[in-house]
Amino acid sequence: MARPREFDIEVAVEAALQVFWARGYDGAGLGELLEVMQIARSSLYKTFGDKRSLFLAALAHYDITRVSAAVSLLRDGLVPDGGQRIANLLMSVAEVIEAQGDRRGCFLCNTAVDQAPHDAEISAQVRRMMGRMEAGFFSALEATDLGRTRSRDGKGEARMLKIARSLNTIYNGVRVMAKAGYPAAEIRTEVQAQLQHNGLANTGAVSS
Amino acid sequence: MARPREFDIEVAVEAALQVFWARGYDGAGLGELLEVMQIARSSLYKTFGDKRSLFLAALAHYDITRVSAAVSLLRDGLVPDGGQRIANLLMSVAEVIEAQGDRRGCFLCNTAVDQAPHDAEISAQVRRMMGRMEAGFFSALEATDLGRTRSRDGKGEARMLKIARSLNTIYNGVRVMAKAGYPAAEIRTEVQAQLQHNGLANTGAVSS
DNA sequence: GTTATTAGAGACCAATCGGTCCAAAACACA
DNA sequence: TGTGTTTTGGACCGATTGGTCTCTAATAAC
Repeated sequence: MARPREFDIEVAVEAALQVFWARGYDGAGLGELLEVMQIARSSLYKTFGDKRSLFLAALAHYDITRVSAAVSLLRDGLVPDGGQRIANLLMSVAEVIEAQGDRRGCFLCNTAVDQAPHDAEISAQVRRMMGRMEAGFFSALEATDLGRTRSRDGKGEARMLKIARSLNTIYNGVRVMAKAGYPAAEIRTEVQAQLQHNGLANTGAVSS
Repeated sequence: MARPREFDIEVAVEAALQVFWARGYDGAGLGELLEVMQIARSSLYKTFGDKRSLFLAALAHYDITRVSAAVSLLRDGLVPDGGQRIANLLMSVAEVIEAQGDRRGCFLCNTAVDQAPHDAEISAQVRRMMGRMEAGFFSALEATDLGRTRSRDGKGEARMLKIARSLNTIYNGVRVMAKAGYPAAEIRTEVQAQLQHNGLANTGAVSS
């Protein structure tokens, strides 16, 4: 029994995410946010509360869209080899730069670096999302020789957890390289080296 | 034949670095900067030009103090084993958190993530500094079995360069973990795993 | 159609932003 | 003791910051 909202919250949050992604929390001004979201100031505050809450919403949105997509990629049974799935994900970092010249990097990684230390709630959310990434890597590892061996003898889960975490560390490191401005070709080479070093090497990436 | 400057530029830049380090470029306001630097507004603008130039100065200062220190650590002949030097550096990430609860991370890595993509000059400086880190890792690798073998047969330089870069990637990844809020103990374990996986394992860290 | 309830447009707010300007102060040199 | 030069403190600037408020418009339930 009231006036209905004229905009789609999810669309608005996605738009806000784009701004936060490109400019960071402090760099994103209310003006630009409102313009991109196509929303009035009062609607934003009525719907989300304040800028920080909007950011939290954008981060959650990133989780259920982008992080989920990455995890799905790592679990994608259509690519039979888990190592290949991991290679695809890591190589996508270089591909995004080559194809779109996009150096915004990973919003999760960006947020970890510039907001997590100052905000407990953001920090908690970031860690949850990092955990989801690690779990994704773990899933992919299950579809490798290592994983198949483990499922036979039931041992080595701890070892695989460690490797999954290590892959996430490497993933974050590569994303930092991307933002630091390394050429895409060097990033590609570096990813190749890391994959090889982890016994996940393959001739090249197969984009999904 | 004029009035001498009342403050030490280096001391002031170091103070500014602390603020940028803790808050990032956008988060650091002129007010706080001036307060910590103990300088008048006009002195700042006369000496440095503007906020961005001050940031550049702080970044350069970080280079010649902190990055140089890290590189020195990696070249430190008093620690005979290069692997141990690398272990010490990586473990210091966890140690800083444990000892001081300091999660500001690495200013170079922070800057790469939140400023490099928006500013060509900062990006160039960041890449130069990343290169210095890689060179440091390379030096340490020379004091390992791998390096000694290479110096005998003169081959494998390309391979060592790759490993040096990979170590820097891992270093950056670990720094992201630190900012993401992983407990120091887990960071320590992760570093241990990465070292082991790279044949640089040792029982523990020896702080320098 | 009335009423209760909520959304939207936009005026408005104090505070802060980065940056400029100027007069007073402090020195070096003569 | 001037005199020329530069630093300094601080007033001042317009623009922008995140956030509030009010008034109107739209709707669902009755």
